[in-house]
Amino acid sequence: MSLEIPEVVINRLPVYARALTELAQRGESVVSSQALGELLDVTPAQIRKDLSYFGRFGKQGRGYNVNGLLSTLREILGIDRQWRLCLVGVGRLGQAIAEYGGFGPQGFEIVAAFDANPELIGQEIGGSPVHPIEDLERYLHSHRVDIGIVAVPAPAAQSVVDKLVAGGIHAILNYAPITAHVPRDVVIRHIDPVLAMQSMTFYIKRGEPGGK
Amino acid sequence: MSLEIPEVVINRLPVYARALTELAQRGESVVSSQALGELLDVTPAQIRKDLSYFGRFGKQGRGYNVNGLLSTLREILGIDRQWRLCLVGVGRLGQAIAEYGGFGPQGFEIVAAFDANPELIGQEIGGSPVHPIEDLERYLHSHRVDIGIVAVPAPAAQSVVDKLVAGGIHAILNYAPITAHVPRDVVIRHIDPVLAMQSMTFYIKRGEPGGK
DNA sequence: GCCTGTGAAGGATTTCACAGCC
DNA sequence: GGCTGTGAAATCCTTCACAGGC
Repeated sequence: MSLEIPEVVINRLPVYARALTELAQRGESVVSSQALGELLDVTPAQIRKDLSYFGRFGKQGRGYNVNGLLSTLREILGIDRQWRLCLVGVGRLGQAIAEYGGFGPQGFEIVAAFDANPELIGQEIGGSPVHPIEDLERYLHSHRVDIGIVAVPAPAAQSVVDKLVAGGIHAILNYAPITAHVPRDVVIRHIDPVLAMQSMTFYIKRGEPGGK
Repeated sequence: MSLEIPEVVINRLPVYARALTELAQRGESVVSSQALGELLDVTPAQIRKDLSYFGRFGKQGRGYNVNGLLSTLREILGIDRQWRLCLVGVGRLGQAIAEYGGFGPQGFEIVAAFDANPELIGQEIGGSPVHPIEDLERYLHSHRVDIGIVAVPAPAAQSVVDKLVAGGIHAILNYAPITAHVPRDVVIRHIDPVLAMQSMTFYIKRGEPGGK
């Protein structure tokens, strides 16, 4: 009944969880797929179908219990626990990531940072010490780290990804502007504002010469 | 023949363009869909099909001319020109965005910044002056701005989006952790590393209790 | 009466496979 | 022989529509 849940579905669950968190804070105790859908610009049927991959969480005639569904989703996603991250690359981008306050409250803690620049070694960045990149693989073998963040320049990125994989990491958040290759048992997500903008320009370009 | 190109296709084109830029720099002059596909972890058929929405750019038996295809894609996407951005929110995140060096070389220039904090008004951030948020809509009506970047805290984000839309903006890059609502003729893209991590944890969680 | 859960239908996207050309 | 462009097939994903429970 459950084997092979589409990845698109998994990607939507955190969005549902975020909205439920908001509703819970507002003190709402019940929400229908209709109401949640309006909040998120998603059809009610899609929400119900997505949830149905995991079980039956609603009550006919009422909707879903906000807190109940929220903790179920948190458990399904695994965001009900603490996750340990390491950050590779402590240049401008890496520093911004280390100092970004949004990870901690969601259970994502940066426990170590790495860089190739000798001048940065030993410094504290966002509360964690910067180690030389040469120590990365050894560190990963002797400490628990769940997710790697790649924030190095493009030319170095694939080799950093390879080191993370060699160190046993199975999840990578990549900020470098490359398509990195990973084995099939490693998940990778790319954060790239430039690509996002480059796809938007296609749509706004119309405005100019002829079209709509 | 061309009306209604799937959005997934549009989202892949910038990735192709990035790879072609890389190939061009390496001095490659021709590339097959096979070779490009290996570089990008995409099937050759998908690349050919995607490109076929726009025309016939390849040569049988040879492949695609790297520079030719690159400039075609740049033109299709509209990334062959300069785009003017405004940044709303100049807190830590906003400052990191303003100082991020990756936009300029790709033709995206931040021309103005806005914030609600009076202490920041008048300062220069990443080379552009910070204006009071109250001036946003007026500014948009009197200056050309193509894309708005939202980097304010979640509770303020929807109202900023509304102001951008009211000011005539048709493309928004949103860094705030909310699902923002926009009219159908406005494109919006979300950058949210937390959501990206929260979908990865689903897959690595398996490792722990029982399954693979 | 309202709303879920879900088969079945419909639509969208990807992949196949091959004719045609270099 | 190698590779594109593309209909057709296959797969994947979304939406419909309704039985069933509250």
